[in-house]
Amino acid sequence: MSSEHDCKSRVPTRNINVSCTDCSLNPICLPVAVNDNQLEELDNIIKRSKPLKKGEHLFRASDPFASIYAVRSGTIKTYSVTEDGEEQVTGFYLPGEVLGIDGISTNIHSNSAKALETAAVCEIPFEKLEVLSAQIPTLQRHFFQLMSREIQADQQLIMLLSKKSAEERIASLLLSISTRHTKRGLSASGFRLPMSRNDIGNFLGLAVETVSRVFTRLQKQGIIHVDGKEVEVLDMQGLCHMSNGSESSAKTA
Amino acid sequence: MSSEHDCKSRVPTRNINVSCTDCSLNPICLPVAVNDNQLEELDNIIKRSKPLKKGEHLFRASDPFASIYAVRSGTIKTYSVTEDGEEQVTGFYLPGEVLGIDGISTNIHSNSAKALETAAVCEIPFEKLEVLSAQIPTLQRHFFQLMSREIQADQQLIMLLSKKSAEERIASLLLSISTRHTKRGLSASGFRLPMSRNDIGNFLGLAVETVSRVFTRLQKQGIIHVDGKEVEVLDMQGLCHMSNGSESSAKTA
DNA sequence: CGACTACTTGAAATATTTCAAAGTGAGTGG
DNA sequence: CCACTCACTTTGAAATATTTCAAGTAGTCG
Repeated sequence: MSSEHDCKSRVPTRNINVSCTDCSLNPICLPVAVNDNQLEELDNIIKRSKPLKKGEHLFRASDPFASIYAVRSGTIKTYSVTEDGEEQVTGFYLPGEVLGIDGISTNIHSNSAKALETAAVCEIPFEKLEVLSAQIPTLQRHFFQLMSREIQADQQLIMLLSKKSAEERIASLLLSISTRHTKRGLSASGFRLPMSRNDIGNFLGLAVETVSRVFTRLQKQGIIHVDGKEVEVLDMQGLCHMSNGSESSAKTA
Repeated sequence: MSSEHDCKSRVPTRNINVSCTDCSLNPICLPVAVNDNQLEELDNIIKRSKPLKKGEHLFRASDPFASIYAVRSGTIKTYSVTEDGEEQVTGFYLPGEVLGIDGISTNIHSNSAKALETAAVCEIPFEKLEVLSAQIPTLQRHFFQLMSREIQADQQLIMLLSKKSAEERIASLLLSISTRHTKRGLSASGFRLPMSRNDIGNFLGLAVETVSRVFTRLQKQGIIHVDGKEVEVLDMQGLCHMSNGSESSAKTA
């Protein structure tokens, strides 16, 4: 299963207990906010205990909030459950991304977080981080930034949900994933979707069937090639066009 | 224009330069986070210079980010503009609520903020607030909470946009406004919508016409009484029901 | 008062959903 | 190793909610 995706697993995260110093994700993760001495302090408060198996929860909505988490490998989805019991996927978190910031206000998580595949995370106890933040201005600021970025991501999603068509939504998601891959030094054009069609649909506010149909449509238009979860972007520009409402359909003006 | 709405303007905010101590909003605004001595410090960094006329901007997307703002009176809407020039309303801010947190990550506002009616705001320079936050742990925490609450508000909107029908959306908005009124000690059942149907539709991801139709439908069902921007909730329970997808239509099971 | 913008209402058009069914793939156990 | 099951995905056809287009009404401001 993993042998045929060698090209994707370039990131050397074999060792569970690597310190931030040695972690290949440090240029995009919390460490960017601190200098070498401070990194050690940060390192000291981080717990690296939790490798999750597919389907396991990192935390659940209504759990007390104690830590935030940085994804080291794998993918985590967050979701909440509506009053009437429906699930709403609120985000997908890839390596280097931080989740769990929800719940700071209430001290209780408002989302659940579940591993979509085997995943390793770094746990950062929030109280300790708060103390450290007060001491390290750059860290405080970085933390503010993290939250602010979360807000911006949410607002982009809001825009997407309220203004974009099914095609535009899917295109946007693909681009988002592509971009985030690039940040880790991975291919922008070829990647594996870690989530199911169902999760995609749920996240984007579309029925599963619609997701499926859009994928086939995009493929017929020669913009992407899909094989199950494996995606190859053939026409990046076309995809960009499509993602921000390029009139009706693929007029390469 | 303002004479016939006397019942709504119970909040004594006549004086532009009241300090936080005297502001009737202090139990729901930033001051909740600090003790009396600290309040003075907080007070000192707050600028109360800006009374905005209807239609005026508090800040615009791409403005450098320097301050956050607490609404003192009136209503502010925030919005951003998509790549293709369309406006997306991202929030409505009522008295006691804080806006402008967007832009912390980039140091540039990602939204514009515009007064929907004459509005007074308190400006809180962010750098000074940062310094003060580092000194006053409760303030730092409160600030985290503010951001986190913003995230939660966004996530609720996401849920709404991706799962709810037009009726449910409108019902949710009405309830949200009602709740926020209550926090200020105002009537839960009778209020004036400060925004246009257009803004409502834009915010909720609906066409103006749909908004209009839903209002009339809700009125025919006896759940609300609408007269222009004036809304009276006649059946609060029914409205709640409706807001979280009570099956098809108003089955008071 | 006239011009404008905001709001309402109706009818037709449309994108997406829902329902239904069949295809695919992975994992299990004999 | 094959067969079987279960979950996921794809595809088609009908149903539906919302949008779009169009027109009329009402309230507002100069």
